[in-house]
Amino acid sequence: MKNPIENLNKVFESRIRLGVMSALMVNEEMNFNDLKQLLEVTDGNLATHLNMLEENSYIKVHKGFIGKKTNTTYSVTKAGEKSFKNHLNALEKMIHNIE
Amino acid sequence: MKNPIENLNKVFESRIRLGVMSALMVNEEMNFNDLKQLLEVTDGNLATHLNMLEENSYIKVHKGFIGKKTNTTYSVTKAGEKSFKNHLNALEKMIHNIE
DNA sequence: TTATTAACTTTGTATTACAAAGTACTTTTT
DNA sequence: AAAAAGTACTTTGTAATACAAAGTTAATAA
Repeated sequence: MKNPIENLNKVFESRIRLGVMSALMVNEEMNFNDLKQLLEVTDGNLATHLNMLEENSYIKVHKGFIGKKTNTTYSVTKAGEKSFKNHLNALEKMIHNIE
Repeated sequence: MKNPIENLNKVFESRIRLGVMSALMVNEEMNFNDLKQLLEVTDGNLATHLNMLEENSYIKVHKGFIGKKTNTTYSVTKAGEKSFKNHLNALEKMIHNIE
C-alpha cells in the first residue's frame, strides 16, 4: 500500500482555503463580500486565508471599482489552478481507492 | 451558489487523520507501526491524531498480541465509516462542481 | 545482560485559526 | 452637514493544533 496523503497540498488542508479555491475555480472572479457570505466567515479570518493563498501565488487580487464603490476581486492564477487540480486528483485517488 | 464546504467535517481536515481513515477504510484493521510507516509520521504525532479520532468515536482500538508480542490494532467504527463517507461525499460534490 | 521493539506519554515550541475590534475611505441616509 | 453604513482590510489577542524529540513501560530478542 502506498501513502495515500503524500500528494495532498498543505495549503489546501484548510476548509476555508479549499472553499475559496473551489469557488474561484467555478466563478472566474469573486469579490471579498461574495466570498465572505458564501463561506460564512468573518472578515479577518477570510482576509488571512486570502493572504495565505496570495502569498503562495495561488490567487491574484484586483482592486477595482463598481461605479464609485471599491470592489476587490480575487481570481485563481495558472499556478493555483495547477496546484489545486493536483490536490483534487490526489483526493480523488484516495476516494476511489475506498469506494 | 451554495457554500461548498458546509458539509466538510472538521475532524477530517487534517491530512494525517484523512490518511488514517482512508487506510482503515481499505484495510479493516492496521497496527500502530503499519500506520506510522504508511503515513510517514513520528510516533507522537500519530498517537495524537489517533487519539483525536478515538475521542470522536471514529476509530476503535484493540490491544492484542501476535504470539507474545503486543499488537495494537485500529479499526473504523460504524459511526466513523458513516461520518467519513459523508465527508468524502461532500468532497466529491465539490470536485465535480469544478471538473 | 544489553539492546531493541511496540506503543505510547510528556514536554515544549511554533504555527494556525479565529473572533473581535479598530482603521481608512467612501457613500448613503437623515 | 452630520451621522450611519459599507468595503476591505489590519491589528490584537487567545485558544487550538501540529509536530518533533525525548522519555516511559513492558516485553522480547541477541
